Amino acid sequence: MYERKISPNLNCGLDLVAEVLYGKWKIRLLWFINEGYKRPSELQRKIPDASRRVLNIQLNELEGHELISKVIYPQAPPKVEYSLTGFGRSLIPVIAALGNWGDENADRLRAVILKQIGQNHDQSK
Amino acid sequence: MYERKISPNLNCGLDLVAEVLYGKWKIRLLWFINEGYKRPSELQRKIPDASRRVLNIQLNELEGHELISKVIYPQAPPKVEYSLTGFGRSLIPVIAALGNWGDENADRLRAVILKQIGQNHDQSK
DNA sequence: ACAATATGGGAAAAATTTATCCCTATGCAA
DNA sequence: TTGCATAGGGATAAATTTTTCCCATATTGT
Repeated sequence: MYERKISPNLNCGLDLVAEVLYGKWKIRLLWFINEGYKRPSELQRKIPDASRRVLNIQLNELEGHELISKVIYPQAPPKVEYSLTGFGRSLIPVIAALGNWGDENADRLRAVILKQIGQNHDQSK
Repeated sequence: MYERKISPNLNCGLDLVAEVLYGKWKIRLLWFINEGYKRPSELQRKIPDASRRVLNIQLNELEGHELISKVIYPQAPPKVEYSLTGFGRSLIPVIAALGNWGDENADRLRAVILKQIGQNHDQSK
C-alpha cells in the first residue's frame, strides 16, 4: 500500500470531506450502493471504466472511513455485500446536491469542458 | 501543459461536477473568492500549503470553466482580481453543504482519517 | 479436465497531479 | 543598487492515483 509522504490538512470541514471523498470513483460508489447495488461485481458492472483493483481499494477506504460496512457471507464462491452506514447515509443528500447541480447545468458544463479540452490540442506547438 | 490520454466521462451530473471540481484546491479557491479574497497573492496566503504554481493552474481552469472571471488592471506592479461568475455563484450552496457536513462531523472524521493513516504505518513490514 | 464466476491482493507500469526551481517584468523603498 | 512585492509561465522532479497483469481459492456448468 502506498504511504503518504505529505500529511493531509484536517483543519476545516472542507478539508475533512475532501479526505474521505477524494478518489475518482468514491462518490459514485456511495451513490450506487445507496441505490441498492451492493455486491462488488455489481458495482464493477455499474462503473465499467474503473479497474477492478481501484474499486476494491476505494471500497476498502470507504469502509475504513466508516461510510460503508461490509458483510462477507461464508460461501463459495464468495459473496460480499456492502451497505451504507448511518454515517454514510448522512452524506447522500450532499452528494445528491452535487449531482443535481451537475444535471441542471449539464449542457453548459459539457460545453465548457469540451471547449477547454479543445484548447489543449491547439496549444500543442 | 499536460494533455490527457484518457478522455473523461461526461454522462451524468456527478461526472460533470467532478470534471470541474476535481483538483486539490479548486473548492477552496471558489470558497475564498466567494468570501472576498480576490487577488492571487491573497489566495496564496489563504492556502499556504498549495504551491503558487498549482493555484495559478487551477485558477486558469476555473476561469476556463466559467466559474470565475478575471480582471487584469493594467498597472505595474500588476493587479489581478478574480470573482465568481453567476455560474460559479450557483455552486456555492453545494460547496456549503459539503463544508457543513464536514464541520458537523469533524470529530468523527478526524478520528477515522487518523485511524486509517495509522494502519498504514503498522502494515509496513 | 476446462472454462466461468466471485472476491481480493501483490507488483510494476502508466497516467495524472502537484511541487520545486528558475526566469521575466515593473515599481517602490531602504 | 539591492531587496521585496506583484503576476505568470516553462521545465523538470516528485508525489499520488489509477491501470494492467498475474496469482490464489472454491464452486458450478460443460
